[in-house]
Amino acid sequence: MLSPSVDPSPILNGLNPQQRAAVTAPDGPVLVLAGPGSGKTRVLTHRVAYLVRERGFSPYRIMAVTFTNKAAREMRERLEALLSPADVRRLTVGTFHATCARILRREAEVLGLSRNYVIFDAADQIALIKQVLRTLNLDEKKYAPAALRQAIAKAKQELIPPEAYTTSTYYAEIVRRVYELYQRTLRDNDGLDFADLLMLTVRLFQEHPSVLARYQERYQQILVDEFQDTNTAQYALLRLLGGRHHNVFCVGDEDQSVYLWRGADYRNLLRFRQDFPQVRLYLLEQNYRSTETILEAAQAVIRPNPNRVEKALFTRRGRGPKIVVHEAYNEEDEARYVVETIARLAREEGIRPGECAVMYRTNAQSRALEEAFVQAGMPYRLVGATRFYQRREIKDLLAYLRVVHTPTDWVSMRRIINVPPRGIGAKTLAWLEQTAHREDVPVWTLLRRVRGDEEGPPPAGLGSRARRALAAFTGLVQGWIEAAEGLTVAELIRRILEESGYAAYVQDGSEEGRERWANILELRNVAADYAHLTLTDFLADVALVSDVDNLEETADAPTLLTLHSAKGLEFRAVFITGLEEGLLPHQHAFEDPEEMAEERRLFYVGITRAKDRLYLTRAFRRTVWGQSELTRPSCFLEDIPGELVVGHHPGAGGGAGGGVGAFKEMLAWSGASSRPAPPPALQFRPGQRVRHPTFGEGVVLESRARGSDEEVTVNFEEVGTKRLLVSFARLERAG
DNA sequence: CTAGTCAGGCTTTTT
DNA sequence: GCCTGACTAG
Repeated sequence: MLSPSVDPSPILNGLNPQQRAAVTAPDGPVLVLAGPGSGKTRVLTHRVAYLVRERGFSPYRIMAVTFTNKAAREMRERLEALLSPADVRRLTVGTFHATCARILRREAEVLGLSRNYVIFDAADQIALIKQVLRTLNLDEKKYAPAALRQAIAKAKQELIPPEAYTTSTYYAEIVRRVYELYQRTLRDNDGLDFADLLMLTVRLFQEHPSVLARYQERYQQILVDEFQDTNTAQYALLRLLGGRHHNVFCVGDEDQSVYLWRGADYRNLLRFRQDFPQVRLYLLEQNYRSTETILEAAQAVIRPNPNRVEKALFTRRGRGPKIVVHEAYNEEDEARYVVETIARLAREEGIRPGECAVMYRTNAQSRALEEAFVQAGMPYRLVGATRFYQRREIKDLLAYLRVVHTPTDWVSMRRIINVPPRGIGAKTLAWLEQTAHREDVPVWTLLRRVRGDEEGPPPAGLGSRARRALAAFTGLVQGWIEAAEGLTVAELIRRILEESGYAAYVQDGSEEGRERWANILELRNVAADYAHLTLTDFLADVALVSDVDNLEETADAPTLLTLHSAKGLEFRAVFITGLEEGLLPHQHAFEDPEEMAEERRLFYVGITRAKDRLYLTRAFRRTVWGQSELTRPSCFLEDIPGELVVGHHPGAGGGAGGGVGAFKEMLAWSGASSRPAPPPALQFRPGQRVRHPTFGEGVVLESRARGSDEEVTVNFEEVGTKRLLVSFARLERAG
C-alpha cells in the first residue's frame, strides 16, 4: 500500500493526470469540462486545498460556490481531510443564495434594506401574489399565481426590475402591474425572495464600486461547481467578483444542464470564455462511477442532442451486467417490480437497499411507489413532494416565528391570525387590510391601536366581538415579542405552541394529527440543535435549506427522488421509472426542441447516477387524474443499443389500439407472460404467530408467493393488518 | 364565525 | 384522485 515513490504533495495523491493538471492550474480563469462521475467535486476540493497549502492563499480569500447545501457540506467534509479545521472554518463555502444572503445581511444599510429581512420561499411568494391580485382586483382564476410567480422570478433572474419591465401583450402588462405591487409589498414586509438575493447583490456591486472593490479584494479565488446551471444573475455576480483577479475556477458539464426553466443558461460557458479570454480549458473524461454498459447507454442517449461538444468518456470498471428494461402492466405493478427487485438485489447481489435509488420525472409519480414500499413493509426515504419545510404545520409554526420576529410581516400574520380559529374571520380580515391600506399604516399598528397599546384614530366599523378577538391575538404576539429576547428559539417555539393553542389544535387525536405533531417536534429539535442561533439567523437558514440537503446517509433504505434532485448523487442501483411518452420526455417538451433537449439531458443525468445496475421501467397503463390510460414507450429507449439491454426493448410498439377490452389488453401486455416466477418455498402459514421489530406481535392471515418473494398478511395486535415482503420485513416466528 | 360539503382544476422540474 | 376555494347550515 505504501508507495516507494514519495509524492511531495499529499494533495495530488490519487489524482489522475487530467485531474492533477486541473488542480494545479496556474492563476487565471479556468474552465473544467467534466463528464459525469469524473471526480468533479474531488477536483474542486483538491484545488481549494492546493491553493491554501501549496500556493499560500489564506482560506479567508477563497470562495467556493456549490449548487446545493448538501454539496457544500460534502465539500467541507472532504476538505477536513486535507486542511486544518481552523482553515476549513475560514473558507467561504455555500450556495449562491446563501452566500448572497450573508453579503446582503452585512451590507443591508447601503441598499436601504432592513438587516432583519425575511426570505420568502415559493409558497410565501404565491400567498403574496394572491394578496396582490386581490388588491388589484384581478381574478386569480384568470391569472394563475404560479405562472405570475414564474414570470416575476424570470424577470429578476435577468436582472429586470419592475420599472424596466417592458410589455407588448396584455398579459405582460398584467405581469408588470403585479410585479410592481408585489415588489413594493415584499419590501414593506421586509421580505426578499430567492431571486432578490441574487438581483440585489448584483445591484449592490454595480451601484457601489467601493463595496465591490472590498469583496474583490477579499475573494481572490472563486470556485464554482455545476457552472452550467448558473443563470444570468449568478453569472453577472461571478463576472463582477472575479473582475479584478480573474481567478475564477469553473467546473461544469453542459450535458447535465437541467435547469433551463429556472433561468439557467449553459451559454454562460461560452460567455465565460469570451469575458475571460485567457481562460484555460481542462477536460475530465475518465468516469470512475459507472460500468461500461451504463456509460455507453448514457452516451447513446445524449448523442442526438444538437450543438454539443462530444466528450470521449471512458471507464475502467468493466462491462458489468446489462441494463434491464421492464414493462409493467400499470404503475402499481411497476412499483411492485421495483420493490421486489430491490429485495432481490439485497438477497442475491449484496446491494443494500440503501444503495438503491428510484427516480421519476414528476413528484406525482412517487405515490404509487410509496404505497408499494409501505405494503412491503420496507422503509424508504422520500426527497421532495411533501417537503418537510412545505408541510402546513411547519409553515404555520414558521409564520408564528416570523410574526414575532417582524410583526409587520402581514403575509405571515395573515396565515396564522386565525389558526387555530379564534374568531377572526374573512370580514375582519378585509377590514384590517382595507383600513391599513387607507391609512397607510401596517396592520400591526392597527392591531396595537385596537388593543389600546398605541395612540391613533379609534377603529370604526368593527364589532365588539371582532375587537375582542383581535385584542387577544395582539396581546399574545406582544407577549412573545417581549419574551423572545431572553429565550432560545426552541424555548420560544414551546411557548408559542402552548399559548397560541396550536399544540392542542394539531393534536386532535387523529393519525394525521400525530404525524403533524411529530413534524413540529422535529422542527423544535432542529432549533434546539442550533441553540446558538438568533431568531433572525434561524429563520434565514431555514428558508434556504432543501430536502436533499438533509438526506440522511445512515438509514439502509432506498431513496425516492425526482430526476432533478438526483443530480450530483450516485447509487449502486438506479431505477428510472415512467419511461413513457409524455412523462419522460414530458408533455411540455414536444413543441420546443430546446425543452426536448433538456429532457434528454435529464434522462442522461439519471442514467449516469448508476454505478452497477440500471433498471428502466415503464407502465403499459397509467392512471392520470383518476383515469387509466394506455401509454407509449419513451422514444429515448430506442436510442439505447439493443446489445446493452435485456428485457423488453421497444420497437414493436407497446400501445394497443383503442376499443380493446381490459382483458384483451392484459393478454396483449407482453410482460404478463414473460415474467418468470419460480414460486419460493413459503416460510409462513396462516395462523402462525410472528414478531416484527416495529409492528410487534401478530398472527399470519395469509401467505403467498409474490414474484420470487413471499408476501405475508399479518394481523398485528398493536397496529392492525399489514402486508409484508418476507425478504424485507424482519419477521420472526413467535410463541 | 365555524365546520361541513361540493365542484373544479390540476402536475413538470427547485435554490 | 387530491387539494383548494366557494357555498351552506347552524
